[in-house]
Amino acid sequence: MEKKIKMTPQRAAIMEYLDGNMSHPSADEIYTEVHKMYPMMSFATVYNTLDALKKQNMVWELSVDGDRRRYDPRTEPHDHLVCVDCRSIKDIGHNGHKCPSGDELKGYMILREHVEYFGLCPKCQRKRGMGGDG
Amino acid sequence: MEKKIKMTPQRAAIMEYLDGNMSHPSADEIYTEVHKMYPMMSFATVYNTLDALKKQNMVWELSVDGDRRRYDPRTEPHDHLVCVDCRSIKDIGHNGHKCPSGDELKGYMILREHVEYFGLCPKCQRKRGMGGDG
DNA sequence: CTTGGATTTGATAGTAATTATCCCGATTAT
DNA sequence: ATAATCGGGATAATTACTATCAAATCCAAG
Repeated sequence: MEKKIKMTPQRAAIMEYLDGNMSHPSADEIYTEVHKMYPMMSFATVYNTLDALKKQNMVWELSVDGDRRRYDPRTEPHDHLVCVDCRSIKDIGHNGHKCPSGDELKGYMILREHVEYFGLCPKCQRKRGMGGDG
Repeated sequence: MEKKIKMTPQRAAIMEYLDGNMSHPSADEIYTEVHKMYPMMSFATVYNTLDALKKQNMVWELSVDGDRRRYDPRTEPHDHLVCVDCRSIKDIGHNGHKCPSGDELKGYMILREHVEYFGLCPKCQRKRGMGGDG
């Protein structure tokens, strides 16, 4: 682990918001929510803090959503179920899967693996009519 | 399959550039390269065309790189090996892995799955000194 | 408690990727 | 041929994110 980061009210507020949060919020959502309780919070601080937390491996930055980065306070290996309609992200366990043949990874040093399942959540299936097409 | 898209010189040029391309280029790279041969090509057309190709499932849009979207003309199931330093992306076969327990996927309709392996390519391992740190 | 240095904050400007708009030209249907 | 539709090019607008920097805050030493 790198050197510890200094705890500040702003950082505490962000960590408190993220703790146990399963919604995989974007920086914008984090700002909006935390700002309600701590109006002195600035956007830059959100990005700064997320950056610090990333370096500490206290938060994961997900690129699952092409539109914006999403943040996940769970940092044990796990995978994600992404709804292609509403962009909701659900954690699922990492079921350890067959690694590709050694040849394919030749020379690479693997640090982390992540499975993304793209699909439709129950709600969005209904919204689409599912069978009626939209 | 949706309705067929109209073929135009611009679209043909982009498809020609993408065909067999393993570099997973960004829209910017596609524009730059195609523009060399077809100077009348505009940026908007690149995005329009990629959009059309996506809808036809003739190209995949990858969100592996948080900074920009990357495009992949291979649309059979396969996974990716991503270098966290140089951001290069290498195709690897999809080795079909243990699906999560039915419970976790409850109610979801899975359309596609994708494994991303984050690591260091041989070149970047050397650049880092790998043991010397940089 | 005060000083001093380092770090963090917050406002904002800047950048880069992507999307929207608008109008023209090409193509298609009638 | 005419009207409607669609694609293309230029560019403005939007959005997410990064950089900058003065002022506030914290921590250690005295």
